[in-house]
Amino acid sequence: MRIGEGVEWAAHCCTVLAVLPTGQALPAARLAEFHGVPAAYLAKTLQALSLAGIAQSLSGPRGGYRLARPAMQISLLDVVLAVDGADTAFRCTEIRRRGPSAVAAVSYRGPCGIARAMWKAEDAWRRELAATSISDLVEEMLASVPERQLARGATWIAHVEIERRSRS
Amino acid sequence: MRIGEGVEWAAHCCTVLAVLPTGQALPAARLAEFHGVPAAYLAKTLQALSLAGIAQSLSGPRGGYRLARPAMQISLLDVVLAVDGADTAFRCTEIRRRGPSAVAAVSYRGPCGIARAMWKAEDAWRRELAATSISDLVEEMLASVPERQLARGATWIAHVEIERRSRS
DNA sequence: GTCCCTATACTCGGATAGCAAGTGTCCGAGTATAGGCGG
DNA sequence: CCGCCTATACTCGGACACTTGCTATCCGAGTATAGGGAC
Repeated sequence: MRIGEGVEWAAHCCTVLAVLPTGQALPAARLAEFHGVPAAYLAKTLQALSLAGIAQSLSGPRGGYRLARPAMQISLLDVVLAVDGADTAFRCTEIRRRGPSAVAAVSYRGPCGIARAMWKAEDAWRRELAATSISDLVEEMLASVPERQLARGATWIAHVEIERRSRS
Repeated sequence: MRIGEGVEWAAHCCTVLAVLPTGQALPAARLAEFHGVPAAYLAKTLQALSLAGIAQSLSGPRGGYRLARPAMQISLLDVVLAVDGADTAFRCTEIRRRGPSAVAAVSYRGPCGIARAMWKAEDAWRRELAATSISDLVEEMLASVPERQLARGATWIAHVEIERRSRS
């Protein structure tokens, strides 16, 4: 089992978007540059956030991405489901219905015990993710990230905005 | 995110092995036939169970697989980790250390908040799986599976053993 | 009749192809902006 | 001086290759068994 890199990228992007000055948007290319990841592929991930209604995309100059709602109302689960897909990790293929002991399909009521146990565990996983919001992550980041890095990040973001304005 | 089919197969195989008469072993080919899955590939999965010490493999005629310890002492988590690997689903690539705001590596203490949140959720998932044993699954199966199917399965397994004995 | 030896056939185990999904990239459609023009 | 129009350049969005890991398969090594032969 493996969670794609896109989830990690999306989560980090959300924390960055959460600390942007109100109304400001950040283009996908800048987000990619900020995190040191391929811009072309990150675009795909951000697109998923946009489709899920987590982020908002603005076209044209001064456009980019910004959060669609307050960071406190965006859970980590929302991000994971948006990027990684909402399907369950475990997929029951109903192998109990195959082989020599199989009986008429109508006899099987509800999912088998193994599937239920696996899905129950996934529910616990989702509950835990749902309990963490982007604002929680931001708070944690502000408290634990080296001060020097916070300053660098803030400076860089401000610089991006300054360049965008000066170009006009 | 996706859990391989091998996990489902392995779990079902464990429940079958758990209800075998004491001392009896079932070859991989028969387990595959019983579940209607490719024998050659199931062998790979059973090998993983063997390596993890969950199942015991016996070579030669009358050989096959059997559980290495009582079903009550085998958790669903044991099976999942054995087949799917023990790595965490989420892998932190430390993208916070990349890009323009990165600082000296020594400044980063412990994993970032996002990784911690993801791993915390995985812990909840594992705890849930660890709370379910193979014997629980067997019990559930005996209670919920159509009686006709239980009878068919038992007959089939008995028939396999009879054929093996008669061949000598 | 009992013990030992050998040949057998059945088992697992690891090395080897095929395929699907995730990863990475590109170019075209759409839009807010900025400057120029007319009133 | 103000408002409108047009050209521009920047943005996102979806369509297109590539690589990794899962799926599927095969053949060889090892072993308990069963039968035959010797004692």
